[in-house]
Amino acid sequence: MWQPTKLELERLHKAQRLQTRGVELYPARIERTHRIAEAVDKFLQAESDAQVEDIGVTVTGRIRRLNSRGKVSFAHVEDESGRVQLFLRVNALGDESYELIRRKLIDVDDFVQASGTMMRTRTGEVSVNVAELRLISKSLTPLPVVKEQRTAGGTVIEYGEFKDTESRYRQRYADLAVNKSVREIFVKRARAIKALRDFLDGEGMLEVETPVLQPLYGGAAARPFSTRHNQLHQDLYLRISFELYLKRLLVGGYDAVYEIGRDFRNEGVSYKHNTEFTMLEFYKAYIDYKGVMDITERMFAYAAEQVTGSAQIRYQGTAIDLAPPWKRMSIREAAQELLGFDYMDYPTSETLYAYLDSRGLTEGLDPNDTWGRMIVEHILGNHIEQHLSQPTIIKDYPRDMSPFAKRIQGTSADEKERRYIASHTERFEFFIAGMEMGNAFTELNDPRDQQARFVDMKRLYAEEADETTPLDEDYLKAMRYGMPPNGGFGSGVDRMVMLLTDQTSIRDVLLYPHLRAPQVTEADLRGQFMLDAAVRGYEYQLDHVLEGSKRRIALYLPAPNIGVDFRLANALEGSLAQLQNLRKAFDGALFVMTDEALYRVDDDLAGVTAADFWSALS
RNA sequence: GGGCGCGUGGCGCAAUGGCAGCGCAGUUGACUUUUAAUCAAUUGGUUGCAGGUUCGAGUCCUGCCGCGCUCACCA
Repeated sequence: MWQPTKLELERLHKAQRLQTRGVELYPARIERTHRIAEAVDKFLQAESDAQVEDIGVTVTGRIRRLNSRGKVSFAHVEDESGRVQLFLRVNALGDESYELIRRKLIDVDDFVQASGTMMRTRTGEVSVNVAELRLISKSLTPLPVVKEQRTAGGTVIEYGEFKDTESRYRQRYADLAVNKSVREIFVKRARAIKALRDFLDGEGMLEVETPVLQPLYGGAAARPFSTRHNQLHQDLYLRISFELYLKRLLVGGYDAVYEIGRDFRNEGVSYKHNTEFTMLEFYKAYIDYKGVMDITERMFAYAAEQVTGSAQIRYQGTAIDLAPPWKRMSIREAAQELLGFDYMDYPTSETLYAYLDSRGLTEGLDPNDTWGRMIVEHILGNHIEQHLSQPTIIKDYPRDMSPFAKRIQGTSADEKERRYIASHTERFEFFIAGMEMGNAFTELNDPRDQQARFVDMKRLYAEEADETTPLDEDYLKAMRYGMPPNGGFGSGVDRMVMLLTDQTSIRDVLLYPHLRAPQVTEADLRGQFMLDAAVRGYEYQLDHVLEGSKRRIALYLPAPNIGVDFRLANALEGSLAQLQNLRKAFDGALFVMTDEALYRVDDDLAGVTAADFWSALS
C-alpha cells in the first residue's frame, strides 16, 4: 500500500483544499480545439500573413514549468506535439481562478486545459493569453525536475536530469514523461516497424501470425522457455523462432510470407540481447540467398530513409551508408582478408585449433568445438565481426552450423575446392556497426537432406541437448508434400532500431526491458495486508504505534474499537499466555507486521516467550 | 555464472575514518512580461539490507539485494 512521501502528502493536502473549493480533480469531459503544435503553427502562419484577428484556442497538457511573478504567472504546458507558454494574469483569469495559481494549488506536473488567444509576450515568446484555466488531472507524485537552458547556439542544456538507469527502466512512465529524447526513440521505433511492414507488403509478401506457444521449438539454436497447458496436460515452449511454421506456409501455396513478432530465448542478457525480443522473418519462394541479399539491402536502406530521412546515418559518431550495394564476401574470404589464412588448409577441428593456437588466436576457444563452430563462433564472432562497421554480408557458412540451408552450388576439378563446396551452405549473415543484424539462407527444401541434418545436429550437440533443434516430424511431413525453392531471412528488429536511433543498449529501445523483480517492499506488504483484511471482512489498522516502542504494527481486527492498546501493551510486556489470549480475542487471526514481514500469531509460537517473540521480530 | 564499478533527502551530486552537506524541487512571504526568473526565510536523511572492526563508519572488512559495464554464454 502506498505510503505517501512528504512531497506527496503536500500534494494530497492540496488536493483536499481544491476539493473544498469545489474543484473537480479528475473530470471526465475535456475540451481541446488544437494540439499545441497546431495552435503555435496557426499563430505563426497568421503572423506571417499579417492577419490581425485573434486566434482563439483551447489546449491541454501537462504543466512542465510554472513561474509565478505575483499577479502574473507563466507556465509551460506540454502535450505530445510540443510545448507552449501560458500567460496567466489575474485581470484575465479573475481572482478566484488565479487564486489556484497564487496559492500554488496547481503544481508542475498537473494536467490543465487552457483557453485563450494566441499572443507574444514582451520577450517574444509565443504564448496563450489565458482567459480560462481548468485543472483536468491532479498529479500526486512529483516527477523529477528537469530544467532546460537554451544556449545562443540552440543546444539545450538540461539541469537535474532523471538519469538513474534502474529507476528509468523500472518506472518507464516517469522516464518518458520527463525525458523527451526517450519518447522520440519509441516514435522512431514505431516508424521503423511500420517501414518494414510497408516495404514487405510492397514486395508482395503476406503478413501472417504463427503460434507463440509451440509443442516443439526449433528454427534456431537456443535454450527455450517451457510452460504447461493444464487442461491439455501438455508441455509447451515459447518460440525461439518462427522459421518452421512460416516455411510450412510455402508448402501451403503462399509465394511469400513474413511475420514480425516476439521470440523468447532463455539465455543471458547483454547490451544486444534481451530475453524476449522482436524478430522479423520472411520466406519467399523462387529466390535464393542472393535474392534475399538484394531485398535485405533495399529494406534496410528504406527503413533508414523512413526513420532518419536518409540511408546515410550516423551511429556513435561513425558515418554508415546503408544504400545498396553492400560489401559481400564469404566467411572464407573474410578470414583470408582479415586474418591472412585459408581455413580450408585446416580441414578438421584439431588441425584448425592447432593452427589458431600457433597464431595465438585461441583465447576463449574450446578445443572440443566442432570445426564449423570454430569458424563461425570464434573466427567470425571474435576476430572479424567487430571490424565490420559498414554494412557487410558474410556468406557461405560451414554446413554443421546451418541445418536449414542448402549446400553451396558448383563443381570444381580441385580437390580442396570440392571439399569446400561439399562442406558449406548458402547462408549469410550481415553486420552493421560491428553487430550481427540478421541471418538468411537459400532454404533447404529436400526432406531427405533435412532429416539427415536433424540427425547430424543431434549427434554434434548431444551433450547440450536443450540447445539442439529437435527433430520435427511434422515439419518433415510438410516438406515431403513439396516445398518450393525459397530464400529466407531473419533479423532482430531491436538491433535495427538501435542502429537507427543511435543507441548502444537494447534496453534503451525496449519500453520495458527485462529486469529482475525487485524485493518485496513494505508498501507491497501493506497492500497485501489491506487486501487480505478486505477479503476476510475485517477492519484493519496499519501503523499502530505502541507507546515507548519504535515498532509499527498492523492488525486485523474483527471489529473496530476493542481496546487494542490495552491488550497489546499487556502482550508486549507479559507472557505468552497473554499473547495467546490476545490472539483468541482476535478470533485466531492476529497478524503482526513489522518493517520486514507479516507474521501470523498462531500455535507455532507455543513455547516462545512473548519477549523472545517480539525481539525476534525486531 | 566470473571480474570491475555503483547504491547518500523527490531528482542531480558532495563529504582524509571525526558535527551528513550543496544545487534543483518543496514550504512561507514579496513581486503584473518571466523563461535555469529573482529576493528573504525555511522543512526534509536509520547513507540499499544484515553483521563486523574501531573511542568513532557514508567511508574499512564480510555476507546479501539491486543496477551498470565487461567476460563467459548466445545462429
